[in-house]
Amino acid sequence: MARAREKPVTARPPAAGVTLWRRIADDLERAIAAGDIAAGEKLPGETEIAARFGVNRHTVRRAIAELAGRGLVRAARGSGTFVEGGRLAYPISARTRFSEIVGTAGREAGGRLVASRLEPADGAIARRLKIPKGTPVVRLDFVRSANGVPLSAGTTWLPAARAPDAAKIYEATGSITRVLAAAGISDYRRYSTRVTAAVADAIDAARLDLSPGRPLLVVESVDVTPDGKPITTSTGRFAADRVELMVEN
Amino acid sequence: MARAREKPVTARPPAAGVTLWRRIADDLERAIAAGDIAAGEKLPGETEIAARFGVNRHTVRRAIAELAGRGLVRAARGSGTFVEGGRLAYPISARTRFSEIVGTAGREAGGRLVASRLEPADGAIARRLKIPKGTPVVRLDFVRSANGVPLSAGTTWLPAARAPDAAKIYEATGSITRVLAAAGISDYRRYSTRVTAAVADAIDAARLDLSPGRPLLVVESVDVTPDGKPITTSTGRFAADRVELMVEN
DNA sequence: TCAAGTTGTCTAGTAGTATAGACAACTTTC
DNA sequence: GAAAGTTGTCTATACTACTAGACAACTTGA
Repeated sequence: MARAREKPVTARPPAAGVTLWRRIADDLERAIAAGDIAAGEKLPGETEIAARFGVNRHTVRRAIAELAGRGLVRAARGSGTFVEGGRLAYPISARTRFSEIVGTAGREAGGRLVASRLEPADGAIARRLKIPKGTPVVRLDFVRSANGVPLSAGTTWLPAARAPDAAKIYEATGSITRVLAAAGISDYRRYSTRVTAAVADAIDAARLDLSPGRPLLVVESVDVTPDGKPITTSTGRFAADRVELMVEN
Repeated sequence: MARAREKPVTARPPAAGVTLWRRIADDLERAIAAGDIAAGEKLPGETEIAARFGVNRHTVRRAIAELAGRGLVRAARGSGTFVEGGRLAYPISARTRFSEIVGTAGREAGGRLVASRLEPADGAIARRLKIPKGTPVVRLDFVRSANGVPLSAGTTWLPAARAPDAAKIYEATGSITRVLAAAGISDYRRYSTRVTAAVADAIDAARLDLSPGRPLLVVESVDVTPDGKPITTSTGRFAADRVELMVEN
């Protein structure tokens, strides 16, 4: 909405396969994520939003229904539509542990293993882990959440030879640190982090309980043991509406 | 495509305001951005893609037309559809200079000042620069490009008292380093960087020559002088299709 | 208590999306 | 050179999105 104030988003460019209601829902969600409308505050009325976007009120209703369906807002007949529940600040440092970050923010860390398998490392994973292409790696696909709200969907690969029981341990504990400890690796640190952004496709949308097309932070990282040898590489896809990355120099 | 292989994206969840063709276009773009299909390589044929997604070939054609319209692919009748172009690796370190990064990648750095003005620092900017709210700051809105392709649209704020001629010098040189040198500040470094993601709205789409809805990396940063005092703060919006951020620990 | 404002529901018509089939124009392979 | 494969174009139909209008049910403020 802050941007809408400086230039009306009603100046709609040609449709790019995204319905009007979806665009309005995204804009409202964006305003909420930006803190323009805080939790507990009321959205403008349907007729006002319709006027701002230059669309029919029904279209706005469709957008709000979407947000309500996602638990971002709650509509009350006669009163208005109210915003429910902020972004977690996620520091990227040499020693970043999900459960610590979430715990520090006063939320309860959770997650689940979606899938796991032993597979040969393809070119990209092999390069990241500095192993020959085709080397067996354990692949863990998981979703991480805070207070039950999914924050990221990710995949971690680690050399099977170094952590053959990775999947079983991760399924039981949900912790890479535990997986590595069981493999005799008590210390590791972040070596590199590569950040890009994407929009959620159908799979991520389902895993992260997002609408397709919502922005994601895509974080590819490599962790090394004290001798500098890569021990894991991961790709995490964070819901940008729920998480922001912090880099401290 | 790698994802399509492991679980069919044809398992479509309920439509969430995003057309099929858009979803397919996004999936193809994602595969391209992930390097699954490198520049110069050929996409699978329309009939194959249609079979994979369980949609009509025309729907695939619509998706490919979208990607072609954005210059990501080029279709050749009889031959197939080919991938064009790469992302610039953009390191985030204490001493990051746009022109150096672009030059190192063998591209020619460019850019233009879109707007500039003297304004009172609002709450957020004041906090970032550790100055009283309302203190006059110079605001510079600019677009940066490599080889003429826009990479980021951004805004930099700096205390007017320290660099009163900032706008004039930036307009002439396109360099913050030059602006600060003229103000007698020969050394500064990155203090903090905060990364999130968004989708391009109409304004950024126009400035970055993107389709609205494309993913952006949003980078908020603060630079300090050797005495630790904030000297500039910036917000940059990078086209995620063209730039990836690198964090070295 | 009443008026104004707000969300909720119903009916109806038009434009865009998705599907389907067919054929044309071109490239690649044998 | 012929067959197979690939993109390009045309016509047609069914479904969804978007618009419009109207009224119901509820809340809020004077």
